[in-house]
Amino acid sequence: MSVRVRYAPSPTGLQHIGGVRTALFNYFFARAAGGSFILRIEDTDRERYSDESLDDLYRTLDWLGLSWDEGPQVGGEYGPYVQSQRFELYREHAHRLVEAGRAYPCYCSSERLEEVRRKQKEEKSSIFGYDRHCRDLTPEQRAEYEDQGIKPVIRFKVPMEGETSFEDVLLDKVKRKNRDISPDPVILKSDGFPTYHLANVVDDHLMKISHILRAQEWISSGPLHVLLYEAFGWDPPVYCHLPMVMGKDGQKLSKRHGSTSVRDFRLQGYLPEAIINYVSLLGWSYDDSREFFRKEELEKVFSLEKLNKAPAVFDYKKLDWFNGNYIRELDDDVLQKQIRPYLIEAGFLSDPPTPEQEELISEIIPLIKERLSRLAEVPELVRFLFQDPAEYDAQLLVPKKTDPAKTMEMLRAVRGLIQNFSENSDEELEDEFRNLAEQLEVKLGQLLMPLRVSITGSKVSPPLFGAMRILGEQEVTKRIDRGIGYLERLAETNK
RNA sequence: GUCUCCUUCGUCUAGUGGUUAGGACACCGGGUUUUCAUCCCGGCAACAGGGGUUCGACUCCCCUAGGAGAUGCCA
Repeated sequence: MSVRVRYAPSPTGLQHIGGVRTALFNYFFARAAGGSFILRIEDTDRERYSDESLDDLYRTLDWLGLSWDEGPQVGGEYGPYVQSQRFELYREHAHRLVEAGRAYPCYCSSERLEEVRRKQKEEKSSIFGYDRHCRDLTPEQRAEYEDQGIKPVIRFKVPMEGETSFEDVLLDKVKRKNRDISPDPVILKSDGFPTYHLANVVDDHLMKISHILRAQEWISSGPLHVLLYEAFGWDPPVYCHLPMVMGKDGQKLSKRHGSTSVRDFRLQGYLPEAIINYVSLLGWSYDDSREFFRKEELEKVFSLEKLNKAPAVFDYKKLDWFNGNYIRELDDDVLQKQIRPYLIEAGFLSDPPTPEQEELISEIIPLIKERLSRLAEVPELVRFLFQDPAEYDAQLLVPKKTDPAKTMEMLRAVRGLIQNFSENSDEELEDEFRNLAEQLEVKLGQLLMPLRVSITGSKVSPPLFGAMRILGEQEVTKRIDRGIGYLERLAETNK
């Protein structure tokens, strides 16, 4: 049996990291098995549907480098792959079940349904859900409702006796008494669109899907789906319910935990390599040591056997760590291209950048490459190169274990040392500063700190000599002079 | 409430009856270094609890507890 799996998102919001994990696992499973990966758009909820969501879906898959063998845009033997274009199909299938006595029209208003639920809650009833009010309506009663012009929904008749089970690759057998299954769920809405339950069963069967890899939040509708397959006289596919992705508090991952949409991650400067690598390790592992995987490797090495059952907590810090690693592996010119938009957005570069500006970024790259965990951090790291940090706490200039007077002496000496510094290499500069430090009887770090603060306005910065070279002697001198000025004032007030 | 699933360091995990319970992130210490970062070295830290089964249980079974998910004309 050839492997055919699908990712079937509904375009009702931005692509979520949990959804992407499901997409990835389906994709890798298909590739590793030499099977087909199918994309299907489940746009049956016309209330929540949005074009923007659909665009985001395509953009996300494109960004991650996931391609599908069948689906929208590429077509395939079992299309169309957009459920709204299969409208008639679901209606036919729903009515087939009605004719077979396995489903029935229901005329209950949503108000009544709400009231039923409210009462159940109030009475702490052991039965929850639809009360099967319309299950056994007589033809006369139906005709009456029809005459009132009520558009019915179609509900599936869930057996009241017996039990239904399915085999899960991960969980083994999952059993459920039929009376515990959602009582007669809607399969066709009053607008004629199918609900998820009907649509996914019909489509998975018609599209010859062999395995269903989906999140564990779907476990409880598994038996219902099996019942639907039975009612149609079809064999269900193989199920595999993937562990869920949680937030730090153990609840389903959501916005309040931080970013959850792939778009957010992209905007913050996470690389697709890092997202793919990290997310693949949520609920799956290869062995006891290896943890770096590129997409191409996962396409070979992924297997259902290494899946974990327990839910995984999404760890933003570990993602950062992965991302930093992948950023450092980028070629300089690629990284340059990647950080460009962030610098433009910060207003540091024109759009598009001038050749001079491009030259400038290329000089910046080596200074910041190993200091990044997200690309969006770039502007803050290099702000001092584009904006003169005039305002900073003068106290920062004074290194530990010394005083303003001594610091002033150091900075003045440094000022004398930097004439034509650009002609010297970092090594030569360092030697000179080292000698000076020795003369002044301070450590190199102490000598450099006032210079660093004068130039960057901060005690933390990229390597100084490189930064100074970018700023040029004139600018550097100007900032040193201001530093000296600050120190003079500081020394005054300290007297 | 009911049903279903889950349970190894704070987090991601390795482990399939006999291990000093391994790795990674985070954290803490140390080293390299012009600060930071990178890099290197070291440390802290786990089998939810209770019963069985067994010569022997993290591994198998049962119970309890805890967590999560579902319970929609959303997927």
